[in-house]
Amino acid sequence: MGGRDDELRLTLSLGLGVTTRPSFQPTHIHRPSNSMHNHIRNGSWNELFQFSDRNADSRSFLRGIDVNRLPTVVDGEEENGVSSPNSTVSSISGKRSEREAEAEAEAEAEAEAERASCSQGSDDEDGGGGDASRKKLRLSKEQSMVLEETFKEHNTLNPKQKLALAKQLNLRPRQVEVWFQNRRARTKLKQTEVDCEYLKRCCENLTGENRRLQKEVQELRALKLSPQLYMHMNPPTTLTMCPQCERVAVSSSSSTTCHPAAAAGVQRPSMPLNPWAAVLPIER
DNA sequence: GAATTATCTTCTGTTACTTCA
DNA sequence: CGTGAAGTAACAGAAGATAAT
Repeated sequence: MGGRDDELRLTLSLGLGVTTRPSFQPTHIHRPSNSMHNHIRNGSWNELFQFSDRNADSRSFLRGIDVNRLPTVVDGEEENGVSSPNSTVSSISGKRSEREAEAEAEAEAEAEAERASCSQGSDDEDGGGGDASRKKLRLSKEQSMVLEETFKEHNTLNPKQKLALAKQLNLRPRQVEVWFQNRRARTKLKQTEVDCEYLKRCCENLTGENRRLQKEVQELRALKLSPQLYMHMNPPTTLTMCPQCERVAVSSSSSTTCHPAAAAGVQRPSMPLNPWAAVLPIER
């Protein structure tokens, strides 16, 4: 694709607790580079990612949670500890032992999630017989809630976080991974919609401004064409911009600023006005 | 040090399933 | 009850980053 880094960044909150950006700038998806990711994996996030009391609370209601797992359907790629293209099994490429350890941990998590589902007597057996096609199962409200909370804290997970979360929710790590993928996609989509709306409004403002200016030009031309009027006119009115507050003011000659102290300053051309400034800030 | 390869992670688009009006 | 729309879990493939060779 090439221009992936040019994609709009989803930095706005959308009620997700993500940072907001004050004014419109086509920003970029912040995709942590692998180095950063590795850095995070190697410490900071792991230290940060300790389930808080809030999560501990949520853990309590997770008892007896709907596991949403087909006991008989074997997820070949991860059950075997073999990494899928999407798998986040390993932590640092090349560190074999560490990777294997994590793969084992993940396989264990898989097995555990599966065992849990079996013990709870999943009633989703229908279609489980031999149908290798995916069986989509809804996550419970509680599971979604915890995932959502975690996503608010950080929208990507390192393998350890993923494992911990999967274990906490009795889900397969792959499910957690997929949930985060989809969640990021949804966030991005929402952001794109917001940005789109914003651009639309900018466009409308520009169109309006353009119309107004055209009209003004016409009026001025008309004035110029009627010499009598032209001769008896006051000195041409000029638009000036106060260098201090950047407000446009109509003046005849003397005062160019709303702030007399700044009158000695440079007189900036009044045009063009910043069309973006006219657009109301969008709540994000 | 540059080139190549392997591995990992994320994004994107799509499909399949669930829920609801 | 059947149906279509919307939401979303799950998947596949492409691309970028990085470490190892």
